[in-house]
This record gives sequence, structure tokens and C-alpha cells, in this order.
Amino acid sequence: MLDEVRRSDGHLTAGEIFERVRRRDPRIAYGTVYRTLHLLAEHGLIQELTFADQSSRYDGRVDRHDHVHCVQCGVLLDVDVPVALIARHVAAEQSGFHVTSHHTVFAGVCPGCRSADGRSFQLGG
Amino acid sequence: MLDEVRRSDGHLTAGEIFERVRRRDPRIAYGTVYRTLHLLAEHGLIQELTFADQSSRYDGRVDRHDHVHCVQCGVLLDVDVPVALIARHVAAEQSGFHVTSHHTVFAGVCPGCRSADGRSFQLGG
DNA sequence: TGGTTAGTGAGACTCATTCTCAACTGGGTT
DNA sequence: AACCCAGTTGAGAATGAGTCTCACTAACCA
Repeated sequence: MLDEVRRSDGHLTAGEIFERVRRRDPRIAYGTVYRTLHLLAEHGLIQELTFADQSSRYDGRVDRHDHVHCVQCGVLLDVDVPVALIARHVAAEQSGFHVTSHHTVFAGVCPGCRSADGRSFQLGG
Repeated sequence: MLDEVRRSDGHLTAGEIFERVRRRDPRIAYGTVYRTLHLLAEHGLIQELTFADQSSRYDGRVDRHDHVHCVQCGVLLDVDVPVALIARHVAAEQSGFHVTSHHTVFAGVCPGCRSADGRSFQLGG
């Protein structure tokens, strides 16, 4: 399962992981997939991500990184925004929390959807 | 309903909003609450937030801000991290996206839980 | 007053996730 | 090999957030 999450280029949902793992072993149960994913996430071998209006996604990258999310097609990409590390201290100071991690989601429109938008003006639809 | 979201100091879940609104009008239906919340969010009168392992929350604050989340007690607080604005450009450059918004969630332990942890050592529980 | 329309309450439904539990597995013992 | 035990699994029911449907209603208009 770890193998499947890591070999995928994107950010799989639990359902997608279930599909892929089942190709290897058709007898696997949904519950087992969830159990294993949680174990892997707990031990830091994968990262669990949650986004609005979607199900949880699992990321083979375990180093700290952020994400950009296309609000039109839903695609999700990794980005590295080291400057955000400074933000952590600001947040800790403001809140009094002991901040251990942070994650930024940038929302916007991906290049593909932007050019599609451009075409739609010309095509009139 | 807008009134209830705004008058609450925290970040209500849809369920909590439903409870509060129902106190005023016991005949209100869950579906109506969702419909209205989505309308309000769509028109920028409230903000809809989604966090891991929890249901959607609604925030009466509509200006851009970030959140700190206590991983122990689940409390959620607002923080302002203006430095993160720089991050937006970095993310846009890296991804090619037209980034329109961003939101950072800082995870950590709140002062209350930290002192509770300290006590638990002494109390042995 | 009758017709039209948008909004609502009620509750069934969907879907991701979690829970339950009997069956199974593998290791250690006799 | 037969047995025991603990941990894991498959199967599917249960849960819970959120959505959808539809008859009903209030509001507006002729």
C-alpha cells in the first residue's frame, strides 16, 4: 500500500488507493485500507491531507510542503514555500500555542483552466 | 443565521449552527441551514472552512486570516500572519497557477493543554 | 380568488469513514 | 501435528456530514 501511494504522482483519495491495492489483492477490504493508511500516516511514512468538499487524500511526500488547488478542475499540486516558516513564529506568538507544524493551501486556477477560460471567450461558450 | 454565526466567538460547525438557529425557530430544517450557509458563504458574508477529521466550520470573519488548531483539544483560533502574503507569489511562480487566495493552518498545542500536560506528569495520569 | 413562483420542512439518500465481529494467520508450545 | 493465543483481516453494518427530492406554504400578481 505504501508502495502504491509512493508510486502515484498525485494525491490519491482513500477510494483510489483502495482500487489500486485491490488490483494486486482483490480480497482486500476497505476497512483494512483505512487502517493501514492511518498506521502509515501515524508513523510518518505518508501524509494525510484534508481539503474542502473532498475526501481525504494521501501524499507519498512526507517532507513539509504546501499545496496549490485549482478551484475549477480540482487538481492539486505540491509547492515549497520556505518563507512560510517565518509565519510559524508569528502564529505561535499571537496564539500562545506551541506550533509543531503548518500547512498552507493556495487556491487559484491552474494554467490549463486559465487557457481554457481564454478559449471559451473566443468560442462564446 | 448570519447573526448567529457572527455573534459566536468561535468557528461553528454546521451542526452547531443548526442547534442555535433551531432555538430561535424550532421548525427549521437541517437542509435549510446548509442551503443558507452556502448562500452566505457564496456571497462573502461568512467564510467556510474545512479541517482534517472534522466537519465544515463557518467563520463570521470574512477578511483573510489564518488559523491555529490544537491537536489535543481541537480548539481553533484566528491568527493574522501577513508575512504569508509573500508566500502567495512564491506558490504562483512555482505552480504557474493564478493564485487568488490562501489559507494556512498551524497545528500545535494550546496553552491550556500544555499546562495540563505538565500537570499530568506530576499527577501521574 | 386563483395562478405562479421561490423558499421551506421533512426525511430519504449518498458517500466517506469507522466500527464490529467472526474467521483467519502465524508464532510459540506441548 | 494439534493446540492455544494474539493480532490482523474481510465483510458488511453503522455512523455522520452533507445533499437531494418533493409536497407544502407564503408571497406576489392578475
